[in-house]
Amino acid sequence: MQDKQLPRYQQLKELIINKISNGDLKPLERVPSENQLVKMTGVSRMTANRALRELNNEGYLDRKAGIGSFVSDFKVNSHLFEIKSIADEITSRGSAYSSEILEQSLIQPSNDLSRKMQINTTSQIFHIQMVHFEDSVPIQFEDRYVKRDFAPDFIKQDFSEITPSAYLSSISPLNEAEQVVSAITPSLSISELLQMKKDKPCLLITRKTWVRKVLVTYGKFYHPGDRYELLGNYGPIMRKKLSNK
Amino acid sequence: MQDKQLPRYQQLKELIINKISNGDLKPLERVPSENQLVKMTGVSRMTANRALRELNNEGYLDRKAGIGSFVSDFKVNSHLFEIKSIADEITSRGSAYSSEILEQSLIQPSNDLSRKMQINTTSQIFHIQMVHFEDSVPIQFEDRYVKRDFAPDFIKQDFSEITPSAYLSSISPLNEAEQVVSAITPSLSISELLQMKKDKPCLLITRKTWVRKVLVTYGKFYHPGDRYELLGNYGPIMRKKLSNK
DNA sequence: TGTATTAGCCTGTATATACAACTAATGTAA
DNA sequence: TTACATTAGTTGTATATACAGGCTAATACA
Repeated sequence: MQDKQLPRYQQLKELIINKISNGDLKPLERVPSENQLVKMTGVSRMTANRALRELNNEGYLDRKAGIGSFVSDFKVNSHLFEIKSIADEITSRGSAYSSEILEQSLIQPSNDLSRKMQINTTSQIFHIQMVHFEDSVPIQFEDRYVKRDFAPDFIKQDFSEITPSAYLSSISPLNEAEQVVSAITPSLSISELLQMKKDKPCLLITRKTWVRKVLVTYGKFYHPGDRYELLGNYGPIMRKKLSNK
Repeated sequence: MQDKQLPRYQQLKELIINKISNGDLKPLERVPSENQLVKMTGVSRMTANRALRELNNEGYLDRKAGIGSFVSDFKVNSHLFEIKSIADEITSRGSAYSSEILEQSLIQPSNDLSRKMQINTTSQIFHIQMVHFEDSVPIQFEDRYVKRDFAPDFIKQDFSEITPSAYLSSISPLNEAEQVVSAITPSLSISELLQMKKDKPCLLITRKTWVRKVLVTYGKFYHPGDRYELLGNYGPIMRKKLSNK
């Protein structure tokens, strides 16, 4: 396909990413050291260093001098900083989190949905609908679609224990996302689910998430306007270091 | 403060980032080449290479073999969250932009406002209210306060020619911002200004902007929910090709 | 004049080498 | 046993060197 061969550090990176993707390397598991890679593949140490260093910067690995390199625990590290689990958000405010699952099924996408998810209509899609509560007050209605290919075990999960966001992050770091935020008047059913008064506005977040340039999930998240605000900090220097305990 | 000195490639990175932040280096402007950095600072070329390469990966620079390294054009990217002028946004959609100024004055801040803007009540503040139109349809009501110290000539500007955002950006690059997005039911007066039907929701963006760690402007931006959406992209910086022309 | 070549600069990659700092395990002496 | 030192393996940084490939402008040539 591509007549130009990739640089060696890039080949090394993909080798390791593939092993993570297909499960050969699991979270927290050890990755070959720089010197081991030198012996295994014949590259120089600096080339192996560049591969592992960049994988570290991209969130795939955690490295520690004197210890080694390990596959990141994506559950904790979801390096997509802005989008954290609604459950974490609630508990970090000191409130009690709970949820109610309305639907969890495997479907064939409609024409419209298959177009939105950039697939053909023969592919299968998981669909989940649930409400998230903060101190027993509904704070978000989640209406999400997930590609079956990306998360084959999605249907088996107990999403009262782990939110869909957190589960998906545990499979692979979600490294790209698009959000559209709008203010709408909710439908009657959604208004009731969120226990909102009539004609009160809703903050709607429509989000698509990609892993390695492939769209994996598409969801709509409805929040009562008077109970939820979206906070964002912007600026060049948002690069934060995750403390490695 | 920190007795541990940073590695040299990191010092180089911060040197360049600082020059970008304070305006010494402007978007699309040329950055010293690797060999120039070698001569200037005495580091080896590989160290200079690492600094520039990482700044490229982080989106600060655009590099091209055979050409050079250039400061990224943040203008294009920053429409992510509309730090840029609403006028540009409208015209870039091919629509006609116009505006109507409702107020433009110099005031003494109230207690509440002085607290929000982190100043004392003796400081003076500019206040502007205006409506922005897309093809003669109101798309944003802007209610903004600006520190007099930062933009002493703010009151003299003709904001039908240049938007407040664009004017402030022209004084100094705004390098940090905080946004709170919410869905509200607008007051009657705002609803009328935006020519909205009764009980229709409003997307409210409350934004604070800092220049070099000092807050300079605080504003509320009201959008009709059915005429405006806020788009955001997260994750790896989408790299634009430099036109090879 | 017009065209082709060349020289020079740029980034991109790759290697070999060196030293520093950190950590865990082991050995050694009190 | 305890405390300390040693050692080996790891990552982190820094340098010197080399060659490839992209691009531009000066130069040589027809």
